[in-house]
Amino acid sequence: MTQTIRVVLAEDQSMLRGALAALLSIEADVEVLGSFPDGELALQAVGKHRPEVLVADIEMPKMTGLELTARVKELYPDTHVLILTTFARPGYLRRALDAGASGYLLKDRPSEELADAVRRVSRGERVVDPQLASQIWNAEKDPLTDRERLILRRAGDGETTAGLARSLRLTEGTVRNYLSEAISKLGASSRFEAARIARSKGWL
Amino acid sequence: MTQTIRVVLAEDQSMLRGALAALLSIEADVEVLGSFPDGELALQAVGKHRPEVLVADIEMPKMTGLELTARVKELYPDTHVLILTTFARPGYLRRALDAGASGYLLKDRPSEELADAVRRVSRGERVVDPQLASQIWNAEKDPLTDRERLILRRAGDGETTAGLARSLRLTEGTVRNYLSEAISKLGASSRFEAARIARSKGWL
DNA sequence: GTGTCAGGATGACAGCTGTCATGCGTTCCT
DNA sequence: AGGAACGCATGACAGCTGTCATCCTGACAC
Repeated sequence: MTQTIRVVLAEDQSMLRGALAALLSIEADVEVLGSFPDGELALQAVGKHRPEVLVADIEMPKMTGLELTARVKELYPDTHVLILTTFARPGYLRRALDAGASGYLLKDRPSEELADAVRRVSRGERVVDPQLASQIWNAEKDPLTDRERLILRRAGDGETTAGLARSLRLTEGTVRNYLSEAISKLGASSRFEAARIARSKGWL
Repeated sequence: MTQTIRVVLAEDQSMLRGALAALLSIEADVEVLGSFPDGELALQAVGKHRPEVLVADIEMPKMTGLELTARVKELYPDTHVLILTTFARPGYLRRALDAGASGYLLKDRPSEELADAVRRVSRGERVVDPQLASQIWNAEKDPLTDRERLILRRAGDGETTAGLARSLRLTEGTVRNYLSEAISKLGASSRFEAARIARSKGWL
């Protein structure tokens, strides 16, 4: 029998946090030491308990899972980090791995995979969704120029053509032209759709 | 000792679905008969098992939790429905209660409350977050007509004016007019902003 | 120095968007 | 029955949106 795997959880949604703790506690070889709603509290807990594994969400208040991962690997490199997130964005995966995460698991994967992923990262293995892992290499890269990106972001937030032209000292035609370029590069059919697409790929 | 409470779960995010099932299964007086990723499958399961309680998310593919609630109360009125959602929107709560839901629990409530809420709705009690319950009374109510709501929802999803006109057998002018009405009622300045506002209040 | 290329900037133009005045049918008071 | 209120439907119109052809500039290769 191998040693018990001690786990700390960081997840901001309370119901999911409790449910994940219950899910992991069922496993005989896993012990949940504590679960926390933000990165700062989780970091303290990791410092105190030095668990084998930290399971962390990305989008959390105070300190994101990505920052948390970096701090944990810096201060307590023996703790393996498993990122558990909704977002299948290659940009997040790349940043998670760069920060030193051992695993990256999506919330729409079956719950049976969680305990297995925890066991594998605890042994020092790397656990990444194969589909996502392949995406990271042939990920499309942002086709937008700086000007296009800036204008698309602000237009997507609801700023008007006239307002943008005024604040950037351009004519309205020019602003519309950048948007037109962005729309065409992204295969969208309106500025709003273009903004949605760009955001979903992490380009804005 | 009271009888076992039999539960069916409807939740589209796989990890949460499995974790909730684990959480409820820990309770000695609760039995999870099955858990399903969309409303249609959950409806079939309710028909087959006639559980005491259905725990349902709102935003799911194929059939939303609100539609599911209405269908369940129509076909199998003995099953009590507990809505479990991220969204503290009075509009959702009102529609859930109108559809016959017995409870409305937020995903950012502690996981300990879930089993308790399940027990209470199984006894026929009504379980609603007190803060949210008070909001429902002084909440603005949806100013949109059925036609306006339908068209705004689909326009917000990116359907074009021409496409909407075709599929609804209206002229483009008429479609634009409904959108114009909706925009004005919601204080927006474009169809997209109007859709965003309406969605945030749970009116779409 | 010359050619090439990408990004920035512009205005004309066709087509789409939101607004408004208007008409029609239903429902509900009085 | 009359009429007020409401929702549904329409088309004309002004203004905004996205597209396109075009020009200018600076960076880079040869």
